[in-house]
Amino acid sequence: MKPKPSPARAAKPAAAARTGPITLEMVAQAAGVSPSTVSRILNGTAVVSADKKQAVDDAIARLGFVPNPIARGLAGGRTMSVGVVTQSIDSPFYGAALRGIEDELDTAGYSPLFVSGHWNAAAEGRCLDMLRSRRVDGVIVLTGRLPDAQLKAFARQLPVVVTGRQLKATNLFALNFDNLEGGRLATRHLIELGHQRIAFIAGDGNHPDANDRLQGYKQALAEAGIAFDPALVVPGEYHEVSGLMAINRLLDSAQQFTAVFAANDQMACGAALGLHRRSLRVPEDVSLVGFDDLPTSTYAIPPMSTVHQPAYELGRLAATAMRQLLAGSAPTVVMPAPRLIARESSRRRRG
Amino acid sequence: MKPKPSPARAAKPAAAARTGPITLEMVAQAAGVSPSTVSRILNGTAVVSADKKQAVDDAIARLGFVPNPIARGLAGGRTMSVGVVTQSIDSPFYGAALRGIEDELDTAGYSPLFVSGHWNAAAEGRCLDMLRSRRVDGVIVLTGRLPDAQLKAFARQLPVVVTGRQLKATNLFALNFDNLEGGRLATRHLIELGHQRIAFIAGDGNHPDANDRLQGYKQALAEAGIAFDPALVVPGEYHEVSGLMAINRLLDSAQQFTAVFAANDQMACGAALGLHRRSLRVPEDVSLVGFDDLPTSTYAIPPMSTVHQPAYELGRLAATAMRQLLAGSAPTVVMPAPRLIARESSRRRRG
DNA sequence: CTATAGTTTGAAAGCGCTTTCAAAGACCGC
DNA sequence: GCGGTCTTTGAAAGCGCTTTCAAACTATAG
Repeated sequence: MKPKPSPARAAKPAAAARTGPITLEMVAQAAGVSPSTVSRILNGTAVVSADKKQAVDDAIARLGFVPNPIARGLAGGRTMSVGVVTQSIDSPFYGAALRGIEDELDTAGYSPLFVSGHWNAAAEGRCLDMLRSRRVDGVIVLTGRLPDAQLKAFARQLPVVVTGRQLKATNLFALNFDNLEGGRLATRHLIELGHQRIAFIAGDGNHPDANDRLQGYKQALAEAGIAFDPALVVPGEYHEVSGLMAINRLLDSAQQFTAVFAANDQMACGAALGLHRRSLRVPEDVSLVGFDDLPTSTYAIPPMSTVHQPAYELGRLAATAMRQLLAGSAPTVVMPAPRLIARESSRRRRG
Repeated sequence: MKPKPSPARAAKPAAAARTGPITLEMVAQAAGVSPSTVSRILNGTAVVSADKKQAVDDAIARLGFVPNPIARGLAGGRTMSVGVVTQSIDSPFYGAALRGIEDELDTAGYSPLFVSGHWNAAAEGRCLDMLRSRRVDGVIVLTGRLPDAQLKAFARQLPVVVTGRQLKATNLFALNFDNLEGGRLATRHLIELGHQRIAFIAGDGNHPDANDRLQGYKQALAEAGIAFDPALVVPGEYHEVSGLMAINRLLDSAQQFTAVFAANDQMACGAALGLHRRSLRVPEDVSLVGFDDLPTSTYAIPPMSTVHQPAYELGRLAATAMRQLLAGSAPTVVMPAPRLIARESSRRRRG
């Protein structure tokens, strides 16, 4: 029944003798077909008669064959892996995004390759090179500081999904969170609670989103007819310690304020500690609102009011967009709108 | 001067005509040597005359050649990547470890391949399979629930470094933190502050380290001649919410206690919130000690006393051990001893 | 019943690199 | 100046897969 193996094939030392992983060739031999046929079945690249397909499927199951992605990558140019440039592998915010990416990619059979750019354009550039040398099929860049132009140039070689930017180019998809609206939401929330003197702890000026949040703050103030006072804005760097220092600065400057809006939760957390150290109670004496809604913010003391940023969702959406790009279609995903989560660190201004 | 390219090589379509990445062959041609020679220089596999080496180095620099790890992996069996099975890519504790791994591996030219096992033996097993299929050179497993036997079996195929276990096998290195000592340290600290009724919020019973911490707690109690009271031990699951629930249970049980030791910082954080909700102040009414020393614990309110566990260092050491394993030598790294960090959540017992 | 188009399948050529093997030189002593 | 030992170098065979090309059939039409 089965055509006997070609002489060439039979002449080789029996594949069965080899130890180590099962190869496609071994499957072919076991099923009595050529490697080409097995490959075709694996990839659905061509029609194969039902009986051969059956034989091959059986052989695959029996031998427990798993195609070697390395070889696949070399031969076919696709590695079924997508590079993810995150900024710091241990960032509490991006961590959730990574999980989202991982989950979504996984369902599609892709594996993520995580590398850290450390908020450093040069390092991010090296990451990109590295990823390309590893022949990833696409790259997801989580914010970062790479010039837009470089990203666009890169997109000419590989599909790119980038977050935290406003960008349009072929083969590139940008997924942006509305930071301005988020900033507005947070500020408006405080205004609605009766606060007028609202301090703002700004984020790292190098991040575009930090600026948007500041704009949102200003805009909400303007809408409420409250004059913007630059003295109430202090710089921060998105870390806890900078929040602590910012609050000290504010307190030392003898500015009056009844509420503080920090451009992210980490700084809000530092600010809370700073307030605590000066015996100012949150929210009795000062209301505090953060930004990001880190998992830990729910368990802060008091639980922190903040702008929810769907990090996990962001990751999923980025990965979905990448899948669509890889499939040759235009991504259709849209970012959810910001939402204010009022917890216990903000309350109505006293008397 | 240059030996003219062999006929066979010259017969091929000029490599220069191809677009896309530079290949080793193109370098060879540019330098007027054979690919073998370039490979030898790249890997230092054999002595090569100074002038050829010079020519090749020049060509590499001029062309900006970067070896393709995929092809390398296929041909040489080494991919210069090591798999890292973490449990949850966004864990605040393991995140630091991942950074340590990344940093250390990077200096050696290796890339990490992170995958998440989700504290699930079956999923971890699949991760291992996936990593093997991607031909990683070794695997680092961060704790997890894989049976020891399975890990040992795996080590027969690939070098393995595992944390959070006591394990000996060839080609496998276990890096364990002294959780028992840590638990003792935390408990002793509270005892020294005059506390006698010390509650313990236990960690997930499935993690071996959770048990060790409990043992440490018991041991410290015994050393101080304080009777162990099972009613003061409540189960937790290493998450904030379980800390919160544990403290509620404790409070509802009407047990007397003046201090709480939580088996990790996340639960301590939840416990702090629970205490706060019941209007118990930390540390005035109840002293609280955590375990892990997460970055955020410094900024908790009040800053949390805890047992420092060097996560970043752990990662570095694991990666160093892997490098040594890969180099064929026996790992020499040793884990730093636990250290108690007394901050403001613990203080001398009143009265 | 032969010429033609359409299918299914296998052989073989890569993908970019490593590594074995053997040829070609270089160097030595007699 | 010749045989013999070392060293440097290149040719070629893979690694495990994809993909092109052409052969071998099958079906259809003339």
